[in-house]
Amino acid sequence: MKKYLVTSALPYANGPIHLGHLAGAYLPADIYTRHLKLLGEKVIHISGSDEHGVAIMLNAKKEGKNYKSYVDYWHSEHKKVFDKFNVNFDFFGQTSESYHAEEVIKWFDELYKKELIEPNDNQQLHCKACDNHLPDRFVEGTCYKCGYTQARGDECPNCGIWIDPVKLIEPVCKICGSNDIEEITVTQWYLKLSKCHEKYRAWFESKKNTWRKTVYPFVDSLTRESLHDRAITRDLDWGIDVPLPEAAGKKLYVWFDAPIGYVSNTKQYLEKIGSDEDYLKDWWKNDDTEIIHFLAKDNIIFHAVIFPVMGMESGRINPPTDIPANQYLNLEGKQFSKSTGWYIDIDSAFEQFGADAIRYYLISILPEQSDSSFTWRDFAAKINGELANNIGNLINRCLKFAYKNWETGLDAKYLTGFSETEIGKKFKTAILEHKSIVDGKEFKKGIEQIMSMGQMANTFFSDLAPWAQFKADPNEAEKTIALTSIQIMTLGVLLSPYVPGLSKKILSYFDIALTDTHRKKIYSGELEVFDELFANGMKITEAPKALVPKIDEKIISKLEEDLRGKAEELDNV
RNA sequence: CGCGGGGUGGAGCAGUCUGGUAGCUCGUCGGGCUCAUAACCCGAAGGUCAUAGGUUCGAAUCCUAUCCCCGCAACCA
Repeated sequence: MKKYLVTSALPYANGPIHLGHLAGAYLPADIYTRHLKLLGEKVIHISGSDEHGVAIMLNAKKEGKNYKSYVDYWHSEHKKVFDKFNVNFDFFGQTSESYHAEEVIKWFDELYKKELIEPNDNQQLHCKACDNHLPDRFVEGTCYKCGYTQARGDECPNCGIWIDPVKLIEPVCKICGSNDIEEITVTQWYLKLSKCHEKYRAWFESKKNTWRKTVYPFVDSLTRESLHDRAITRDLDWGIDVPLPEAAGKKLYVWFDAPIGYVSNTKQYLEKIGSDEDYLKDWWKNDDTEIIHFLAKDNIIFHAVIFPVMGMESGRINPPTDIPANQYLNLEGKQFSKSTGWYIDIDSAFEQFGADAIRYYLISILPEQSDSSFTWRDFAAKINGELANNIGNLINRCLKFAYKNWETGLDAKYLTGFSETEIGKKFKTAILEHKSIVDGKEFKKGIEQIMSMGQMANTFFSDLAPWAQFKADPNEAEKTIALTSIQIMTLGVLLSPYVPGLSKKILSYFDIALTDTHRKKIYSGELEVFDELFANGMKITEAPKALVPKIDEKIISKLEEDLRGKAEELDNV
């Protein structure tokens, strides 16, 4: 039986997550998982906090916290945000837990045995003042090629060359600002990716026609010629110990351990639910499992190159089936940036508008092909013009009418045979299209498809004009209302992966409890199910109120002002 | 000559792989309706598809060159 392992990028436990993160990875992963679950597929959605690395150490020190309590704090903060926005994980773990280290060591041992991990000496910069090693962006200096004074340790922003940090002229420590920097020789262990090039390419090239065009060509250009070995150890005191006696005191590089978190968290999940399945044999190493990594473009290299190689070569897991990476979501055209005040407080946005409105808007502008922009004005336009006017108002106009005139319920004879009607057939076609769109992981297009079904329902309703029918022949009106109600219930089910809260609210208007089987049938277009569902008629449980509140123009203007004001304030400092 | 992505009616986007009358949502304009959240339905206007060449019976789509925007992405997580 086919299975799906859905992962979303492990959020780094070093600060708040913003709307860009939600749109980049978590929302698409959540929608896809819900989609598959609705269809009755066997799927688990795994993520967790990524809790090692230098950046975490620096910030924990700055705040005077020990590392573990620092990452625990951010872990729980992230969890709260995901809960608020109805992003569901089957398991959301932590890489600082011991179960994770156990798994990572197994990978290291396998790779070491195959001679794919070897020591090597190299020259590095070291800051005497703060006693930190200074890789890439932790050091700045004058470019030895063009003379630009703010070249970073990895790349010169002016002339674009790759910088060897040891050659930088007048290097300055970015951590403490000191220029008391020495060059030292250190031994690090390297993952010998260069040995895996051929095997890697054989696998990678099989993805040519299925991976997104923002992913394949990029990875292709980076890996066509060769793969570079990478150091996977660091001289730090926070991380997983390198399991070699001669590497005492060294830790594994955060990027080596982090993605393995998907695997260790799966193991932990299966244990938690008391499953007798094996996390490797039944899931990660199962040829019937589709492995799908959701993430944003900054994570492509690791998930598309290094992690697959680690999995294949260690023999512990299969390489991924797909990596539907998104581009970036910007804010009014510029990148989110906490330090310049260019961001939206995710909690207050939630308080003000709720999860569904924000989910809906983010989905409608998902950066699936190119960077996209969150703007408050567009947010209001989309919520008001689409979600409120199309879906919200449809439900309101129909169900209110139903509640008012047929308080004791609608007769079963009008509620059956939907699948045979013209509108029923149109709905079925649209549902099948929707399914194949979402199977293809095109979520923006998916929600557009549902909106167009909302329009179909509105047209159906307007064309038959039940308010006029009611005066001439109430039975005709009852039939129209019954058929429209069925369309509304269908929309309620179809919306559930996207806006679960709204979906639930819509379905609560019907005095019919849907089982998973019912949902599955509706979601996959088997609309005959309504004949059985409504065999005893159906009643609207309460008079609907404005389901999707409109967003006031004044509130939007205020939010825009606040954003600009906050940014200017910080700009002047 | 670093790499990748993008440049399509007023705005935001799809279509480009597999050439064949240029599509969607919003906005605008005109009409209809009054059940509904000043909503909904119908119709219309509006684009030489960044630019210049080329291939072809035919190019938004393929090829070549140029310009503009975004990002940095193989030791920033």
